Amino acid sequence: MASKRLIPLKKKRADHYHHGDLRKALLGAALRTIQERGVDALTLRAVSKELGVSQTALYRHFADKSALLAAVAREGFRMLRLALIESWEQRGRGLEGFQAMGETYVRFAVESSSHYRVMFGASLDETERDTELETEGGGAFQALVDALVELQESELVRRDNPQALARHVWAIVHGIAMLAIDGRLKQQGADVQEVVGYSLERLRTGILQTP
Amino acid sequence: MASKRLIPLKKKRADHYHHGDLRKALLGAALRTIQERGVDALTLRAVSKELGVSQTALYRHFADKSALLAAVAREGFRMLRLALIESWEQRGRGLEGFQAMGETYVRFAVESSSHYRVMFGASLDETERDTELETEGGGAFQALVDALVELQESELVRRDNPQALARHVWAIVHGIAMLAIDGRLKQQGADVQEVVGYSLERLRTGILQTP
DNA sequence: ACCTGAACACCGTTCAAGT
DNA sequence: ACCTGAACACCGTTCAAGT
Repeated sequence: MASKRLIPLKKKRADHYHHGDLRKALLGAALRTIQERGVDALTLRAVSKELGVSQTALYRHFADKSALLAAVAREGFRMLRLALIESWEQRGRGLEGFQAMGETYVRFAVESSSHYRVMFGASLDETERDTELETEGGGAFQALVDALVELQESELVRRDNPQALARHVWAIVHGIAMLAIDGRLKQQGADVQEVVGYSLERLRTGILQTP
Repeated sequence: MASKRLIPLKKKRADHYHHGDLRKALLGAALRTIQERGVDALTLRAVSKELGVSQTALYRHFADKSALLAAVAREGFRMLRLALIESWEQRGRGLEGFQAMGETYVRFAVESSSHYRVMFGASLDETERDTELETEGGGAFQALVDALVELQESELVRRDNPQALARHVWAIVHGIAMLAIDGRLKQQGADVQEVVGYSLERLRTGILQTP
């Protein structure tokens, strides 16, 4: 994961007490805890202790716990967006690339279920959801819109409002992801990727009886 | 607003100390708190105080906070199921009744967003989700399956596995509900019920370009 | 500017004890 | 059987103080 600082520092002064980038370390530790033990297991005290820093050092970089969670969610949307775009391009775009995006979306949600839950959880402030998340969340959504526009140009998909189409598609993959995470698919003895396959087929041709 | 402190000491029967049905009262108070101020505002201490009962009385009726939340979620699925069935029957079944179910589903989620979040949240134990919720959650799902089977018998919907069809439909309405609750529809200037209308149309006929 | 230690105002939960 | 009071082991957050 190549990551560069937004603002180039003048120098790499050793004026940080313990960390070159405590913010990033906090984010990483929070993400790992959530992944491994769930959101409820995330306490600021534990994260701080893990990094060998006092409980209150965190407040230099995040307004509060909710802000840390918002950053975690934001990072999740970034990862999701990148994964979606990669699938789309790697599987040669078109309807097949589109299918791959759907599979990737659900796989991401299932493999990072706790993280995914934070991305859509209630843990975030109203304002945070409107500002921080709008950008990254909107980015992942835009990947879908872009793909759909391309499919429309290839005359593969009906020329409805791309945003409306994207909402429809997003709803399907998100819904399947939630069913899978909640364990309802396993409970019904259904395989996740088979469910994705079926739903994407119905997405294409609808559910009405064809005479 | 609750400024009455002490409850008149002895009155009523010696049957129950304070409540005819403390369990029900706890559930109701929890539900109301969640609706009005969100899940995070729900504390066992506040609920107990509101009912004029000690903090620990609750443990006679629920194993822990998570069990209380599971009961709240369960109640939510019950309400949802009843609302869905009512819409279906009141709008004369068929494709129109089906449309009404979709609208009702999303309306329920939007109007009871905090409650809805609990129903799909991570706050619940694995075991609780498998047992308590399987019944009621499965019931709401079954309402969808039943409607689809009827539509199949009327030769309106293709004769695929009804469970698979129901998962597909459920995914769509749930996805729209989440988008709406997260404020992403408003952010895009979209009206919720219009989005539902469009998605149900696409659900019927698919998204492929028809030549 | 960045971090700490101690303190505050909460939590959920346990448990011996009361009726 | 049902409920209480006190206590325990935690939380997130604030703030004066240190470097």
